[in-house]
Formats: sequence, C-alpha cells, structure tokens
Amino acid sequence: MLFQLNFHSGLPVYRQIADQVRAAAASGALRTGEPLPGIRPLAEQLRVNRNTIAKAYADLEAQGVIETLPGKGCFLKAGNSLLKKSARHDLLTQEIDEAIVAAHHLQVGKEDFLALVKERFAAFQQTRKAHAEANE
Amino acid sequence: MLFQLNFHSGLPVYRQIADQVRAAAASGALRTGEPLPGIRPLAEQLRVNRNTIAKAYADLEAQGVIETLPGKGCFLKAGNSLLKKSARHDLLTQEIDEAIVAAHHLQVGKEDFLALVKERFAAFQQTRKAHAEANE
Amino acid sequence: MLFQLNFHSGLPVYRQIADQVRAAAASGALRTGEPLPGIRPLAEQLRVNRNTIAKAYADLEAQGVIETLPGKGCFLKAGNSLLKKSARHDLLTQEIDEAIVAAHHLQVGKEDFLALVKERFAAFQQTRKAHAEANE
Amino acid sequence: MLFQLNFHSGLPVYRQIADQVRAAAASGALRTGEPLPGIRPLAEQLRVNRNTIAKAYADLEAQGVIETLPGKGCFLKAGNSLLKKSARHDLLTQEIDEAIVAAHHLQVGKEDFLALVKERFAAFQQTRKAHAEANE
DNA sequence: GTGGTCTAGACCACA
DNA sequence: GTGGTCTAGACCACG
Repeated sequence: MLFQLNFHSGLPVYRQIADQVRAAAASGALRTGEPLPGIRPLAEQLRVNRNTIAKAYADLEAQGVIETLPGKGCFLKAGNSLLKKSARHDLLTQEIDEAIVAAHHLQVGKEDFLALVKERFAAFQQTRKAHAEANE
Repeated sequence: MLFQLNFHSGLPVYRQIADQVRAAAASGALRTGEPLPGIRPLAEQLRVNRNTIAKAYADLEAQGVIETLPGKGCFLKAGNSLLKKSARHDLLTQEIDEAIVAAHHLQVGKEDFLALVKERFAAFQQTRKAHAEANE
Repeated sequence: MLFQLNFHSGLPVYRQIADQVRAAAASGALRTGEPLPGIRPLAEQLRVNRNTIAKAYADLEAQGVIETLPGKGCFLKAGNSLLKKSARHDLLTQEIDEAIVAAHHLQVGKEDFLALVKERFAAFQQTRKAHAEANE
Repeated sequence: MLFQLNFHSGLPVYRQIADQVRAAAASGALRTGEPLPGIRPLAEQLRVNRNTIAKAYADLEAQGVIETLPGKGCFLKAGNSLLKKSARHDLLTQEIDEAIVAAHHLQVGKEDFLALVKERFAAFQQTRKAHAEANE
C-alpha cells in the first residue's frame, strides 16, 4: 500500500491517510481481510508520529471500515456500512454538493458535469475489475 | 457568488472560502474588477465569524488574486489566468472521485448515485434561481 | 456535571468519561442542546490530560451523541442514533449478555434477574421524570 | 465454568476473566477446592493467548483467591467470603444499569428491551444445556 | 476563550 | 512484535 501525503494542503494528515485507505478499499486495491501496514512501520515510512497513524486507523475502525485486533494488526472489513440509510444519504449528499459547487465555480454545465460523473464512475468500475482480475 | 462550506471536512473554513474564490476566478465566473461579497454580509450569510472571512480575503490578497480597497471592498485583480477546459475538468474530477469513493463505501449503487447527483443538481439550480430573483 | 473517575478499574479514563456523559444524557440530567464542560477546565478538575477529555468527546461526537462546534464548545445532540437497526441490536445484545453472565456467576436465577431488570428500568424512568420536572 | 469476553469493552481480557472467576467464587457457584479450567483448553475455547489466561490466574493467586499446584492445575482456595444476596444484587445492578443506558441511547423502548432480555436469557440457558450435555 | 492537530515519549495488554 | 492509553506541550482555527 502506497501513501502520498501533502503537508500543506490544510487537510489533516490523519484524514489524508484514512481517505487513501478508504479509496484503496473502494477501488479494490485493498481486499477484505487484507492487513493494513503496521502503525509503527508506516509512521516511520511517512515520517509522521505513530499517534497520527493510530488516529487514522481508529477513525476507520469507528466507521466500520477496518477491524483492529490488538497484538495482531488492522484488517480490512467486509463492506457493511453500520449507518442508517438516512445517515448514509446525508453524507453522500454532502460530497455530491461539493462537487456540484465546484462545477458551478469552474463553470462546467449540467451536461458536461453529468457526463464527467458517468465517465469517472465507469473508470472506477474498470479499476475495480482490473484489481479483481489481478488477484485471481 | 455562492459558497458551500463543510464544517466537518477538516479543511479550514477560511481555505474553503479562498479555494472557491480561486476556482471562480480560474473559470471566469468571477471577472477582473468584479467585487467580492462584503465581509460582514458574507459572514452573516455563512454563519461564520467576520475574522474568518477577513483571513480568507487577506490570504487571497497576499497571493495577488484580489485587491482590497479600504472602505470600498475587495475586487478581483487582473492577471488571473483562466484555466483551460481540460485543467478545470481535472479539478472537478478530484471532487467527483471523492463522491464516488464515498458512494461505494456507503454501499450506494450506480443508479442510486446518478439519481442522487441529478436530484442535487436540480436542487442547486432551484436555489440559484431563487437567489437570482431575490436580487432583482 | 459531576464526574467520578476510578484510575484502578482498568477501564480507560476516556471511556469512563464518555460513559458518564452517555448516562447523564440518558437519565435526563443533561438535556439536549446543553453544553458539556469545556475540555480544558474539565481536564484540570479531573487532573487528567486535555487530550484524554478530547478523546472522550471525539468518540461521543463520532457516535452522534454530542455536537462539537470548534471555538464554541460541545453540546448534547437530540437522541437520534445514526446506526442501523441491526447494529443497534448487536450492541445492545452484548450489554445484555454481560449482565446475564454476571447473573449466572452470581447465581441469581431467572425470575430474580428479570425482576431486577424491571425494577431498574422503573427506577431509570423515575429518574428521568424527576429531572424533567426539575427543569420545568 | 462459562466465560463471556468482550474485546471492545476496554477492560483488559485478563481482568474480565479474573472478575468472572471472582464473581463465581463470591456466589458459591465455584466451591472451595474445585478446579478451574486448565489454561491451555480455556485459551483455545476463548480464542485467546495462553499468556492471557496465565496472567489472570497469576493475579488471582497473588490475591489469594486460588491456589496453583504446579502440574495439577488451579483450585479455589478456602476463605472466599460468600457475598450476601443484597451485595450480589448491587453488583448485578451495575451491569443492568449499563444495559439500560445503552438501550436508551440506542432508542430501544421498554417493551423491546425486556423482550430482548428474555430472548437472550433463553438463548443463554440453551447454550448452558448443550454444554452440560456435551460433558455428560 | 473554545476545540483540533501533531509531536515525543512512557507504559500497558496481547500474540 | 502488534495496537492502546496517557502525558506534556506546541501550534492552528475559530469566536
């Protein structure tokens, strides 16, 4: 697993890490049951404090993305969201709204926007398929 | 100018505001010489402290994006390169990809996702329209 | 709000704090919208590090129990669990099973156990009622 | 002897085990001179490392609750005061109150809660019965 | 003043 | 070796 941190983006480091784990899980690059990098080695590799990684992993566990077995390590859980449908809807709506406002500010019209969404979704599914085949 | 803040994104509010101004300038949605919203009304509208808006504007001025004329307001400076359509698509792609990862993580399928995107886009246009009429 | 910590119980301090907030919220001693004690003052009062309180509050926010407005403070949210019914059922089952095993080890029979459960539930409702009346 | 572990309670596993042995001794469920489960089989049954069980037993021996006869096993020592019914109810009350607070927090009503308690108690008795028959 | 992030480093529980 | 808890103290964002 490969991480790319940007210390000047304003986004907290622990969130960048958690987001990248989530993206890897979503794209299929990380498969359910697979172990995540250990906290201490990863902290050294990213030149970040151990607690920062620990916080990222703790958040992911609180959200049901990973399972952590003390003494063993952290592992990707099967994708069952623990949240109510309404809570999921709200979270997703927020992400979508941000993209829409970005489109507005960048003066990208509705048709172009929707086309781009479809294109990215297809690309995403392609990536998942590729990962699945690579692991056969 | 329309702003969308996310208080739980981890991105500092003042950076969210500055980023959105920059995006609008990059696309030409905000033109050279045009005034930005006043600090006080904007602070009220976004339910945010005036210092926060002031900091966002101060940063933009430090970067040469806007010009502050004391007593008059803030205005977009000349020389903001308009980004090409492809560059704008790249910025948008980031936002869209985040929404797609969230959708996967929240176990929302393609059809539901696209439907939600369309619904939110329509809601957004509704808001814009109402806003525009209120300013006639 | 009054806290009672036991540093030798083995239960992490941040969980003792979070549990007591949850109990206060459930019993009605803390009402929705009310502010929790500030992190720094509480840390001093309990002679505990600031980060420990912060972790307790962060967990409570992640679980949707409280809302934290940076710069303002932490406030009790209306009691809407964000979890799916199945997840709620599992969590509750675990608590109940622990009580049942305790009853078994303490050789308390089924009838006595159920009677005690009913008695405690009534006492709990009584406490809520008393708190509600005290706040009229 | 039946054990129930909760790996997410924050209470160290070795303390959960020791606590349950103490509770059984306090109620007379475990009698003076009776043997405790062997370390190795118990470790397997609870899916826990042998060191963890060993630590629980070592603590109990240090407190004079049990006696370890190397090569033979661990046995309950004499002199463990049996608690009165009222004292046992107090211990149980703590566990029950925690479950009630959880129920309130998870928005489970009185009727549902009591039904779940009864259901779990029946399931527990079923497990006990199966266990007893397996040991005939 | 509030809460949030990050660091450095100690000690504990568990395998 | 793993992850978890706690401390002490610095700096940031926000009101």
